[in-house]
Amino acid sequence: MPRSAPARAPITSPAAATVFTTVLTQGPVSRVDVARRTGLSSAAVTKAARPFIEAGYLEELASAGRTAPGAGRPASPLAIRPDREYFIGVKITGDDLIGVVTDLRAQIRVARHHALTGHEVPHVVAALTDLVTELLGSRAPDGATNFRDRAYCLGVAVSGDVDRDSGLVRYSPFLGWRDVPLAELLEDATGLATTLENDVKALTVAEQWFGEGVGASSFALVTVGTGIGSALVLDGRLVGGAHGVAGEIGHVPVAAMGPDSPLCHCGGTGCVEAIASTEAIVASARRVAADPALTMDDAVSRARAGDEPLRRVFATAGHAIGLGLGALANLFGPERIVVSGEGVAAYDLFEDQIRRTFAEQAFGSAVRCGLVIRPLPFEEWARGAAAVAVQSLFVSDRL
Amino acid sequence: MPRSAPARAPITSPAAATVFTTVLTQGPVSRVDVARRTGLSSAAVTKAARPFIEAGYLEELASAGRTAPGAGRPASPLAIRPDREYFIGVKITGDDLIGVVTDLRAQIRVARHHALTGHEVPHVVAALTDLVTELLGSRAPDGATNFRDRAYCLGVAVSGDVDRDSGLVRYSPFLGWRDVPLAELLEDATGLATTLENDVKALTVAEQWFGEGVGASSFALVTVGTGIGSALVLDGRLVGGAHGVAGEIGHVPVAAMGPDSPLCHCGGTGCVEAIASTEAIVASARRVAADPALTMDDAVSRARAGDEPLRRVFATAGHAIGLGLGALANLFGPERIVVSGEGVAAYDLFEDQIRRTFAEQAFGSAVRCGLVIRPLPFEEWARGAAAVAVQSLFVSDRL
DNA sequence: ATAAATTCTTGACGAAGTTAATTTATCCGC
DNA sequence: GCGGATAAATTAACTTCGTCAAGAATTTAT
Repeated sequence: MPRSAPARAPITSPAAATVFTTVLTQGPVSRVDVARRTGLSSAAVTKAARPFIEAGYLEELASAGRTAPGAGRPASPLAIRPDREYFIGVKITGDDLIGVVTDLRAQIRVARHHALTGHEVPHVVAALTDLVTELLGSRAPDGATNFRDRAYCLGVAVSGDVDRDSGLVRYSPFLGWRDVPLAELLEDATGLATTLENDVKALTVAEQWFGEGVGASSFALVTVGTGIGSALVLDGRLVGGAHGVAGEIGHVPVAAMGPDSPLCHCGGTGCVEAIASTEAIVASARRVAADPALTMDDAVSRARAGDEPLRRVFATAGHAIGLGLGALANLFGPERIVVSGEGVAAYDLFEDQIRRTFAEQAFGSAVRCGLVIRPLPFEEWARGAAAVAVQSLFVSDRL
Repeated sequence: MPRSAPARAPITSPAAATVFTTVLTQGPVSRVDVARRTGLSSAAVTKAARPFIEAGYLEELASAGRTAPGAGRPASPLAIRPDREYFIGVKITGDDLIGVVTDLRAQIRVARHHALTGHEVPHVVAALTDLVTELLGSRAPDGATNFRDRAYCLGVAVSGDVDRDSGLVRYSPFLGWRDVPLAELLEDATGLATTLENDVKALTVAEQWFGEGVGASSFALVTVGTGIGSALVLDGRLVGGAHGVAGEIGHVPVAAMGPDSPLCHCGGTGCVEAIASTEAIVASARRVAADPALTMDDAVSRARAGDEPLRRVFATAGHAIGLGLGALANLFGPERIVVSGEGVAAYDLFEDQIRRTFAEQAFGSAVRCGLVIRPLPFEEWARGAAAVAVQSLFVSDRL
């Protein structure tokens, strides 16, 4: 008789999923508390929690921190055992693969970069499989258990038009792909259950479950860099768009009324991206500095040094972003917006203007929308992919 | 023993609600078809449908129109009996009350206008109660049964910040109200179960169930007139906004980058409403015509007659609206957008430009978003209120 | 100690929907 | 006009999920 595979997370009913996600995302919580937060009866929580404890996914904490000063039986909070299962997340860009191993809480344990030397599908699949093998064979700095025995799920993030349900890359401009069944190919190559998602949406999932989005019924994540994108979560659900398009804040027209509106790749005019993308900023900076070889780094340091025309370039970009956020907040009314981006270096030049413009444009109580602005480390994209893999435990059926 | 009240719609389980709404919104459907569309088993449909038939809400049609040409037992489609229950809808504006009686399908049977002579809460409640009494006592042109015996629900639509769940008017600029528990007051005064909703959201509900929104998982409704507003339905749910603000397309900044951006009441700059509201159009028209007494009607007729500067005023407004729609479509990717408005008279001057701008600005497959542009009859607002009342059959518990 | 409070557990119960077999009603070929 | 094919509708047994209510466990307060 062959050795049986280790038990997987026993998600057998809606209640089981609810209880597990609550403990996963809201830290240690007593059963009664889970019941209160979810609306389930406490009996249901007890029943749903047991299999998770038996399978090693949850544990009972000896309620050390005594939160309840009154009488009564003390609570024994449920806590996740993050090392019970590991997840692989890979972000594919045009130039490289970034891979991570995370635990159940999507905390990164190991990270690896590989250069991507070609864009043909079989080549990418092979390179990604190599990366996965390397990640599975690696050991965490803390010398944790071998990942291989406890990793079953792979999450992959790609920019462009991606259909999570079918595991299809519909269109990826960076890779030059159309309708590639990537999830299936990777599943065959790696043996791992594979979930594919758009990169910004993946990042948003990570935020929703393990970041600023925890506890917010609705929020938006905006990424600023080469492109400007966003994704929205409403009522705990990622907004998909009827035709696959959603969250294209980069193509919200904020400057399309004047006679000298900038043109955008997308064919539109006055898009946020035509003003505030890295490329657009560099172009503007070169123009005002009358230096066609100026780089982003040059522009940043000269602006920091007080170069007024260059400072205005960044302020204009910040203004455009703030207007985009205003449009988002007025239309959608999220509880919170997280603005994150590669161009970490230049945040000090943006942030003020973004906040000021947003405050001016937010209508009525939309100003109460929390605005978090912060850098975006590179592995974060891969972490997003891993978070999607974690989430796939709950809704895994490919269509 | 007192005569028992007539049985109400027997909505006792999720399946019952699903079946009933399916038949209500998708016209006559056979049980198998309902099962296919909803994912329920056909046994469940049979069970859920029976009580509705017994209570007179649904009936079985003798499958006259033979849709299935093959063999087999012919389907006996389920159809709604629209006259089984009537609903009252009232829209409150600053100047008048518009009230309607509708059937279950939210078809208007009778409509009445009353002038509103004051804005004090008791006065409005009394006037509205009078209107309701008059509506209930009226008879439809076709001499239908007395409404009074079969009307139990009242829907009320008000512009401004309205909390449907608590039945509270948080803030109404036109009435000068703050935190008025209108639903409760009207329930006491009329004896009808009362649901309160923001006017644009109410209109959207009507559209979602009985108009263009049927069958679309997501869509938006935009109203153009004195103000410019919108509401979104995503996954069948009306987007509320974490802080009560959502759908404020009128305050999406589409012209806030240039030096001569128009100012808006809201404190922002370059809002759609600052360019395309009735007021803004009249102001622009007066400027270009150098005639401070010009009216909207004058402007429309002169533009129609070929006055180029005035035509450009309307085109500019249409452009601004198109940009707002572009922002909406790029952020949410709805399946359809309905643009509707009071300024019916001027549609021919807008429509082209709206469509052209939208087509330019919609990103990728967002262009596939259907755009319906059409006038908005006055009673439509009250019909929206009635539609909310119909919907309250399903989710009626006040918080 | 005894009582009160609070968490957690247990087993019976009930609601809701599914599966699978059955009945009903029509069309089709002969 | 009759038997068979075919599909819709119904029925009854069963499964699943979660609630309810009672009680066990474990603490503080009197």
